[in-house]
Amino acid sequence: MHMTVAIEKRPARWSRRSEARPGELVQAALELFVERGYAATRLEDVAQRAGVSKGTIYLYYGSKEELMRAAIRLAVQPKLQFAEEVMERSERSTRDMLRLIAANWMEDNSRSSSRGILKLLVSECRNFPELGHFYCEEVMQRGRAFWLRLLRRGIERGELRDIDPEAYLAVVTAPLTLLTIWQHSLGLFEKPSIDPRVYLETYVDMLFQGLGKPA
Amino acid sequence: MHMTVAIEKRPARWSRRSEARPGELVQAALELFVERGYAATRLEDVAQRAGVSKGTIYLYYGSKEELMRAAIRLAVQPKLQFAEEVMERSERSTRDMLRLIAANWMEDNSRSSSRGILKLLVSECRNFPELGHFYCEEVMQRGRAFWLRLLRRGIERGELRDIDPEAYLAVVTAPLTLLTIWQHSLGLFEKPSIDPRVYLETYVDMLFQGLGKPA
Amino acid sequence: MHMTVAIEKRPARWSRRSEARPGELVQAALELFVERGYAATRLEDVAQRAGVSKGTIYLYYGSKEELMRAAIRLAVQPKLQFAEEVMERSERSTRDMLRLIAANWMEDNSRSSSRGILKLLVSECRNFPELGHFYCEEVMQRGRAFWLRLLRRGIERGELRDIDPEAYLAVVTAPLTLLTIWQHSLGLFEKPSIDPRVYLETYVDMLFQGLGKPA
Amino acid sequence: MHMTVAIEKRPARWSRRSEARPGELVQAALELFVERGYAATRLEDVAQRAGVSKGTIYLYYGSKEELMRAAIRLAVQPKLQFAEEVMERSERSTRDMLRLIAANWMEDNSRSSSRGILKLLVSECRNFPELGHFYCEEVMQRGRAFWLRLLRRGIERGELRDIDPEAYLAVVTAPLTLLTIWQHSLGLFEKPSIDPRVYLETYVDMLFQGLGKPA
DNA sequence: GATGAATGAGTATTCATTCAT
DNA sequence: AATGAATGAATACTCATTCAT
Repeated sequence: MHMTVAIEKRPARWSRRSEARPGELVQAALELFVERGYAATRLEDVAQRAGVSKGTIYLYYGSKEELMRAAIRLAVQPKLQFAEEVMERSERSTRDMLRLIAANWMEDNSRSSSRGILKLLVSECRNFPELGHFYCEEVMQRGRAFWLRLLRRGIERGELRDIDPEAYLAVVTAPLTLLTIWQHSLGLFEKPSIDPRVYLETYVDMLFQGLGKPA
Repeated sequence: MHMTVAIEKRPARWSRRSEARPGELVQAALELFVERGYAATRLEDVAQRAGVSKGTIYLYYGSKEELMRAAIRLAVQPKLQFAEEVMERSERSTRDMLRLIAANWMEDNSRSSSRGILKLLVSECRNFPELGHFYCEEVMQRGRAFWLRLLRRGIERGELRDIDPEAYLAVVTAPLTLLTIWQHSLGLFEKPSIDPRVYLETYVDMLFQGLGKPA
Repeated sequence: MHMTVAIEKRPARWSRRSEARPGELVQAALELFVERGYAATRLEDVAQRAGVSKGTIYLYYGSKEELMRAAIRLAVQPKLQFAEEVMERSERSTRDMLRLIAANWMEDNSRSSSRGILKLLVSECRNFPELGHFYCEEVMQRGRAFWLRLLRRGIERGELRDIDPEAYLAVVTAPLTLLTIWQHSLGLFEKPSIDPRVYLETYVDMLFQGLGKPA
Repeated sequence: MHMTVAIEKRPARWSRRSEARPGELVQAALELFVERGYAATRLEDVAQRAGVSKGTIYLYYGSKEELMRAAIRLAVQPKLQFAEEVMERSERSTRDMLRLIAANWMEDNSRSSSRGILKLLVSECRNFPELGHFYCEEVMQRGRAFWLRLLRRGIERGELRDIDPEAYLAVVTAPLTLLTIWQHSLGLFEKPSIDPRVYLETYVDMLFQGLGKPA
């Protein structure tokens, strides 16, 4: 009951005033928040990068905090959509679907819109606990659901071992999650920088075959 | 009359303990920097948590930045030591060594000394590039060397498949790395919070056997 | 009801007058720097005297130091102009020209623009050596040139003894220089305070006739 | 009546606690106050130059301000003594006495004890008005008395023109006063720096003969 | 007496926010 | 709507002063 309603329209809590217009503002804000963190980002720099004046920000967002929330909301949305699409192509093998996910992950991560929200959330969630809750409940929950379905389906189809999907979930997704964070932080300083293509191939490979020599 | 009272006990505004101070300061600083990030941490709070006054910080560290550097250097040291110790017990199987590492990882991550430096570095490395370089070159390099030896040894001993250690390195270590970051950030908001014990067991398991059903 | 009242007149916390600001700021700064010295002058007081808030200063000057430099540069300019003008009226006798200079000196010294820079420079030149060099090279050099011309011209015209102009320069100008400094410092405490008019007349008189009884 | 008493013992107002002992402290303080001014001088630097610790200063002086007062008092004393001595040798010509004074002035000015008090007073008198009053009333008054006697004596002896001593006083002494200030301030930056020997000879010369050509 | 670690009030500077234009 | 000058609360840092040793 509630769920149906909830999906139809969720208005409050993340107020939706002027969602679409200042896309450039939100975009600029996201980039800078990801790069520097919330406190170290000056609204003046956001304004400059968006090509407007400082005051203009306040025509659309009531405060710096609200701007960050809007930026995060915007960046999070694409992530919420891909999973379902993949699931439709259910005729594919689990391994192929994993490859698909990995490829999308990579592409998505380098697309500007969602660049580094995860790094931002990691950095700021303790200063803005509602953001932490929002992300865990709204975004990760859906991710969890998707991955659980994927794992269960793989087991059912006899493509995966008979593992406990709940327990494996976190470990299985960890390399993808870390890559997302890493590419916007320490990954920028690694000398032989990680090649995401190789990383993701290796990931799928390892996931399926493990490291152990089959007895 | 008044005098007598006044003389009896004054609460001793401070005491002299020059040797212990730097450690306490750095400890308090590390905790707050990890929790709030560099910019959002006020030196006054650091001082308060360390039980001293604002000015005292400057007796030991020239600036907020220097304090953070010191905190990071200090927190990083223990990390640099464990790996070698494990390597000594070379009679063990690769799987046992992995378990050992995982167990230590967990313990170490909750020990105060190194709490969340990695989260801190992820958050701040773009604002303090030299910290990024420092960590990648000093700390991660050693970690890489250790893991490469471990993988190669496993292959030589016939315990691991004939994989490319260089390529697998990042993926293999990713779940451990992520856990470290996660426990100090979004992990605090996950509703069924991750049980590190289960996580690490699953990790070792997955690493060795993979998910795929052996043909 | 309340609203009506509220709308009627709000005292307009500030108004926009970007062109006038720097001048007012520099003026206020100069007055206070001369009065109290650089270190003892609080920017808040400067702001208050200029009728703006603390932050406004930083819209025009990057730092307290830069503000002082600007103040000094501004105050120094008028000084650099008068000398040449006097020199034009070259038909006058040396004694008349001296009177003219003395009169201008007095007037100039009480005009707001140049109030007490010399006292400020005396006080601060050792803390800001470049200011010392700047003043000696830019301002005093021109002053020297002017006085040398004046003395040489006087000798040529047979109005002055055959003195060594280079040697006399410093001594001849000393009473004027001192007066400038004095009026902004100890002169304020002298009980029978110096009457600049009398002082300058006496100066010209002494300069020409000396104290000695002509043999 | 009052005067007699006043000369015998003047105890309060310039408290005399521990006048003699920490001569090095006062000496160091004087040097630094003259060089940097009151506000810009850190007690730590004073302590260091005197070879003691910061806390030691407070064993002898209750505050930074009191230290400066003590330093000024100390530096002023020698000045108060010379004049009378000169006056004793009353058989000399006015010109010779002037030369004596000038020579002493120069020497005194480079002696450490009195180095630059005048510059210090010029710089700080408006922040410490009692210092301004003290100097004007105690020190300058005596100086004035001495110079007045000298001028009157010269006139009486027929060595000087029949000038108004009161009016000439300030102008006559100005070059000496300025030299004292100058040598501790802008004089340090003048490119062909003033040679005090030449300056003082020229001074005496100018004083007696003036610049004007005798008709 | 002497020390220097510790204190905390004070100040320069930054930056989110407001508002006259 | 948009601007950017102006504001002032917030914070890093300094330094006179205190006091346990």
